[in-house]
Amino acid sequence: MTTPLDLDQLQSFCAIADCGSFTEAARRVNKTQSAVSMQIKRLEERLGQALLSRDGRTVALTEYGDALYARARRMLRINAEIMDVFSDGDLKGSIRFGVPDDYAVRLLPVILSSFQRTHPKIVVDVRCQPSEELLDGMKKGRYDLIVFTQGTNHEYGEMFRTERMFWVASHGGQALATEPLPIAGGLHCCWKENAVEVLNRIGRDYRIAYTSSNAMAIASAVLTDLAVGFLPESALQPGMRVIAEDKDLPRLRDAEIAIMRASHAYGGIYDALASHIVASMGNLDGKDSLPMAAE
Amino acid sequence: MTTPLDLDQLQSFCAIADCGSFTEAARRVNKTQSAVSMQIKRLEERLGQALLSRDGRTVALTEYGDALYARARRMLRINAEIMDVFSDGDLKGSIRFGVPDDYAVRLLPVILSSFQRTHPKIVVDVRCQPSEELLDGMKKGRYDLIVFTQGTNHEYGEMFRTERMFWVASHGGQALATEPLPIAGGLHCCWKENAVEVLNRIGRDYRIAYTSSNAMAIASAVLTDLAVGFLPESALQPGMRVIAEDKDLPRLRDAEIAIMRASHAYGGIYDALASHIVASMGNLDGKDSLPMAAE
DNA sequence: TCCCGATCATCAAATTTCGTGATGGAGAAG
DNA sequence: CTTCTCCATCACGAAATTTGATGATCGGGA
Repeated sequence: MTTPLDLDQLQSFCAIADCGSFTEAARRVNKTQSAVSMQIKRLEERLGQALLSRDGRTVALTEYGDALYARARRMLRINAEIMDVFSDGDLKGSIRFGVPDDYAVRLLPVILSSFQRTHPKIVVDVRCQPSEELLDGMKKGRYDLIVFTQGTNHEYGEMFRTERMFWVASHGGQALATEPLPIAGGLHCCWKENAVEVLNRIGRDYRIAYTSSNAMAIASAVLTDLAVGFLPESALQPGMRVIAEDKDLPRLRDAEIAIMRASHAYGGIYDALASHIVASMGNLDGKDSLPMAAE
Repeated sequence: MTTPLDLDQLQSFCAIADCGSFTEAARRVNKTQSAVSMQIKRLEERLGQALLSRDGRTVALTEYGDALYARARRMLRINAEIMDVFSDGDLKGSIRFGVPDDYAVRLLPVILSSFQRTHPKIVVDVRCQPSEELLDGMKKGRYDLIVFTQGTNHEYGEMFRTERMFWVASHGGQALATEPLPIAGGLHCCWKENAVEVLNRIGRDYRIAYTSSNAMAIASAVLTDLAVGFLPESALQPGMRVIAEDKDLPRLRDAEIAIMRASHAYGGIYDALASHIVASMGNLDGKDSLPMAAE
């Protein structure tokens, strides 16, 4: 036989990878910094490879660390799933949960209702805001757990889904042919940056015709032919026309959806919600995105 | 936080589920029987549910045990995968590996060559035989690890793939229209049973026209219109015509492909090969595979 | 029916493992 | 240059686990 790895070590390892710090990770897993340090030491000894490169201030994953991370995450997800199955609805408490409003409309109702069914005693207090504001609110301690779009903001979070971004216009509308191109998007929307960058690259003139932090407002701006918008796949609505990529406008970068938690929001009800969300809408789950054996 | 489960306990748990015995499981995981017993006790305490029902002689999974087994197996698979990635070809030894010859033809070469690439120091000694004989050879200690088709033989193994079974005939042949229906199959082929049963059910007369333990021979019997055969999806060959189900012949039961190991063949190189096979050709990976409580 | 063999649970002792708090060194910021 | 933060390390003590022995239970064979 060979004794299996220690999930506790892997949890610490993932925590470090997520937040880039031993000290912070230690807080998250309720241990002292030295305990975490030794766990990693043992893990590295066990696997015979350096997993984390400590260059002075910053802690980063090595190639091997990368390969491990993806798999460790999968294991921890399953672990959370098990704990979830066995906590027969006896979990209770409340969670202050934030989500960008474009997701709220479509995906959220089904996800939360099925969660409510399995965890009737957990009250989920939902607030919808743009990602930027969610992150801000998180910093101020107003959320326990948020789903947000990892954009330019270099915030760490556990990524669990990528989403195609599309340029959309109304059916039969003129907006696309207008010069300069009228575009619509959230003011702080982290996708705007990519959209603008893409437009600059192809030298297309544009103007921001409409801005709102409310996704519904953007959608209606598009539907009424006020402007061309850029939306994630799951926010597309009937009546919208997706603009073929490379035809008029180049393809946008995929959006990366991640979960972020307050430092106290680990384990118990928080894991239950997080794993439920990941299981329901995660899409990069299956195999690991990347690396096989390193070099 | 909440400390994750102990993979070591889960390993013992799965071992028990696989072989239906604490004592035997203890041997497999290199522990004493009492250690295993206490591990399960702790695991059950931790999850707050009975996982194994001990009715006198027999040990069986409870409903909760069932739910756990599938997930624990997934975790252990990932664990093996990790160990595999990190054992940089420093694993060495030889494995006596058996596989039914119908699989050997198509899938085996690619699987084994990629295995050879990542584990150059492991010598895989392949022998091809029908499942029945593989099981027999396993009992006699002639194999370390086999892939076989779980049929009527109530042998426990870790199932990792199901395969559609098809009735096949040659293109433009007469065999299908012949009365009684001439069929071809391995003598001890565990699928034959199902095929015959299906024919009896619809009252179709048949005769066994051709029998051989060599899959190639069966295939050529079909191709030369000597008989109608029944083959797994991955043994289909160009020139064969799949008979639409429910038209002339009812659908066959899916074949269940499983891995079985000798009692010493756990850990190290054996895990490496087993996890490679499962990763390469497993198809019921994602969600749970079935637990195989052996009575 | 009675005994034997095998199986699983339990116990206390021994051992191993693990976490803690303190300490030290190294790098970054002021 | 000093100070702060961060990670590694150490020795000690606590906790968890394994062990070997023992007991209880169940089936099979005589």
